[in-house]
Amino acid sequence: MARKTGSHGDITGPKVHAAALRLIARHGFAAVSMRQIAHEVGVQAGALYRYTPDKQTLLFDLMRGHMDALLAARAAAAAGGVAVFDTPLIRLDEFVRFHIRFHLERPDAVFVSYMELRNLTPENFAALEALRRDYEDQLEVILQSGVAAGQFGLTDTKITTLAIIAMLTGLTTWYREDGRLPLTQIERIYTGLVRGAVGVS
Amino acid sequence: MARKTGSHGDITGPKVHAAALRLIARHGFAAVSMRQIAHEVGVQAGALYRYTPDKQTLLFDLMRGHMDALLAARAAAAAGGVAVFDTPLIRLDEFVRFHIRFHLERPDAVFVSYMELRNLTPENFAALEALRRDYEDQLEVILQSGVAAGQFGLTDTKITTLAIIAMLTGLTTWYREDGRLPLTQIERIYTGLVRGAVGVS
DNA sequence: TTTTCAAATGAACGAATGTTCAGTTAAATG
DNA sequence: CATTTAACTGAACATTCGTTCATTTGAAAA
Repeated sequence: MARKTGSHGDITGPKVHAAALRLIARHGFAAVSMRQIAHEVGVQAGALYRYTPDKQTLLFDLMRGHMDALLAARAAAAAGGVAVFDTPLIRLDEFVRFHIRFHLERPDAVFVSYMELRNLTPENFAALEALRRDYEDQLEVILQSGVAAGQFGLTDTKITTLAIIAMLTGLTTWYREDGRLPLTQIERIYTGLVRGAVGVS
Repeated sequence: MARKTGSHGDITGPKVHAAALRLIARHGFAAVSMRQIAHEVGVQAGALYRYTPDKQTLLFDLMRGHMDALLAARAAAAAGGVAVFDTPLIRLDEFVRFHIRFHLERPDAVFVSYMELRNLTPENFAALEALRRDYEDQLEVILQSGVAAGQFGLTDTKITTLAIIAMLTGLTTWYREDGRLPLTQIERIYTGLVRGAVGVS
């Protein structure tokens, strides 16, 4: 049902999220005021409270929205393309490409999700941690299957999982669309780095 | 009870830096007030302005102090232990261990230096970027020498440098002193991961 | 046309912000 | 001893903060 009064469909709610995401990524949660967000949307500050009960909830909704999208996209990719009976190496390569693509398409959401965890209440923080763990576990399962099949040579699947994800996500801090290398080549380089790190034989 | 004026040496200045570092790492620069920092030091807010001209400069001094310490420690390590005529692999291993040790010893400074870059003025940001580049270049030189010697098999030294540093620094987000593995073993795992990533043969 | 009601305004609230500064304190100096 | 001086206080400043709410607006429903 329409949020506004019918014919134009609701547009302001998503606008608030988009504006908040961009501003918070740029300046940080505590440094951005509700008035700045409202101004970016083209509305007065009081109007924001029709779309969020308070600033803290707005931040949490942004971060949970990002994690939900990540897990949903991952589930879709796993269901559509690569399947469980593919080799660990194929699934590993696919995970790397997926992670890079997904994160580079949403630099603001990635930034906010990694930097503003400390501004969440303990309950909100715990909720996001659980989602993040879900995602990490998907990579660790791939590593474990590779080790079990004798195709990967690594010492510790947990640490290797965290190290790989940190390596991949770090890409978002320096990648520029008009940079030296095209994205496809960057993906090739990173799959190579990850293959080496897991000791593919 | 005199804080300074000579005989006892000034102690409040360093205290301000330590308190600011801890609080900013915990809550973020914009979320921490000068009054909170002052309270942590045991002083009134106005007294802080004997040690910093303003809040922005205080942040910059913290971050530059961290980078200065990083480059100084690196220079000391390079001069003392490993030398230029060691093999690329030895120098690579040493760099990994150095990076891990240095960063794990200063979790607050690392956190602040990575998260608060956006709160700096353009000039201050540029100054820190230059120092960061200096450090990264030291790793890239090692990778280049390894490639030149035919001992490393990697596609792009620049990207590999950034990927390795991101992987190593990510350790600071989850490492706990009382965790599952002792630091020496974590170092072994990470040197293994890095060796694989650079395609050591 | 009249009625209805969600969306948005704009002013107001107390609290908190960074920063300044005249005055107080007490140790170092002569 | 008296004097000097750096450290610090505590109050004050102009803004800005998140949030509330009575009021206005304008399109959908009747």
